[in-house]
Amino acid sequence: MHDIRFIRENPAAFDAGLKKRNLAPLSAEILAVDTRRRAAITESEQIQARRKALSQQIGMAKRKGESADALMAEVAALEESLRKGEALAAELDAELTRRLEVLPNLPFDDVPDGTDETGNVEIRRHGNQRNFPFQPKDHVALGEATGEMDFAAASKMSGARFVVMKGKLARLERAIAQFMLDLHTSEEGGYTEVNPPLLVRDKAAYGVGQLPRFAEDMFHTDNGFWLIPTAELPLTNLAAELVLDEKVLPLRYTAFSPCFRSEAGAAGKDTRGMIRQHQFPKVELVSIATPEQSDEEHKRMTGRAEEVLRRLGLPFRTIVLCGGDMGPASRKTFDIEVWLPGQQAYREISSCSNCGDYQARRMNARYRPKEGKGTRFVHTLNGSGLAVGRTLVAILENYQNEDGSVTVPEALLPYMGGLTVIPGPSK
RNA sequence: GGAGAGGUGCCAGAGUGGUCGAUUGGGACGGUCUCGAAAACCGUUGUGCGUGCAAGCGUACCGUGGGUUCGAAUCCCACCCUCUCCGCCA
Repeated sequence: MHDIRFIRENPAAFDAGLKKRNLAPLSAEILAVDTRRRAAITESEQIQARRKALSQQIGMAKRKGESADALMAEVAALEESLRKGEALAAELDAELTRRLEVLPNLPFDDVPDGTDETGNVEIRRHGNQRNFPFQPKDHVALGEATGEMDFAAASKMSGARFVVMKGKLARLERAIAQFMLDLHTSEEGGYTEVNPPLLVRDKAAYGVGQLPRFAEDMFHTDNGFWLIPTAELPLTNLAAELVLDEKVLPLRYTAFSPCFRSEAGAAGKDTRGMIRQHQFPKVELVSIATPEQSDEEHKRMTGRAEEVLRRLGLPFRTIVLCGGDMGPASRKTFDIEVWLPGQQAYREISSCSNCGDYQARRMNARYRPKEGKGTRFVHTLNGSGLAVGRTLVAILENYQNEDGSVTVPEALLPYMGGLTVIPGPSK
């Protein structure tokens, strides 16, 4: 949600931000609605003030036992214009909200221009791509050969885009999640672990900007719940409708949760294997920060997500998304892409966004500054830390051996109960 | 799932139709007093929107949304949430 006062005072900057999103300028028509809205509010409130004064006089007259008929007639005469005025003000206010709530956030000035992923800019790389003395397989070939990654079994009960994980692979997935949580909740990580609800109401989904625009991307239950598409949704909503003390900021939350996405419109995209599923596990990072903290916090969060990959010894690169490729709520997004030898490509494994006050306005999440009066909206940030399923894929592909076995990365050994190698297919 | 109670300001807690944005107490903040502190006393202590250079003024907000009324925190309806008891259950 945008601040109408910002648009009023900086229409050119607003339109420039939309341009980065490859949208046409809208400030003129939005401000036209705003002008009419404010006029309607002023007029309506003037009539209300009149009614209030008259009603008080009626009260006083009646207490004294005097006739109030003349005053009551005067109020009755206001009735029509009062009703109309209030309705007009409410309607114009609703229209302004309708226009603003569907608009994406304004990218920061340093976000690169571009219309799609080709406009993204790589900012750093870490780790060397392993030089395989054999032809590396992809995770599907590796996983299915062990019999512990079963797409057929999943499709029998749930259809496409699901997987059943068993045995040592199931354990590996659990180990990955545990390792990530331990890292993030360590003193160095600084995040508080949270077990949030996985089913949420409309209001919570609206708060992060998932509704009204992306209803078709989520699963919905018969009795009105949404299955969370990411733990960002419940974690960010922890700040909803609060006025926080500045001294508690930044708040840092992490959660391991399954994520549910209908992937409507993604037919044919990345269909092979575990890359794009209706249900996938993810460790999420969320920060609630002051506007002054948010940029630094954004870098820190991205660094903490990268730290997971560094410790797992997985090669990755970090890119900054261009205006045309960013999610709507974000002002700036870093994607971390892990190297997948089976695909000979870097694939997204984390996305870290600074949402500014966009979500905070929608969910009314504020803080009280140490200095000065009143309240300000917090800034919200979210990032994957990391996608657990894709991390499993990356480990299988990067740590595979010629016989189809997979060496367990050192960082995960404490979580594997003595297992050092996921055995390949038995002959 | 069944029965009941209740949702008021930072907290506790009054208020059941008329200057109520809201009594009072606590807390917090500022001040007086004190060498300092405590105590005591005095004062301040909401948010949104509109308007104004500003001080201010106007308006709305007592869980949410409707309704009744000249006038609603107070009456009516629906919904949400919390608590207690019963049932069921990981």
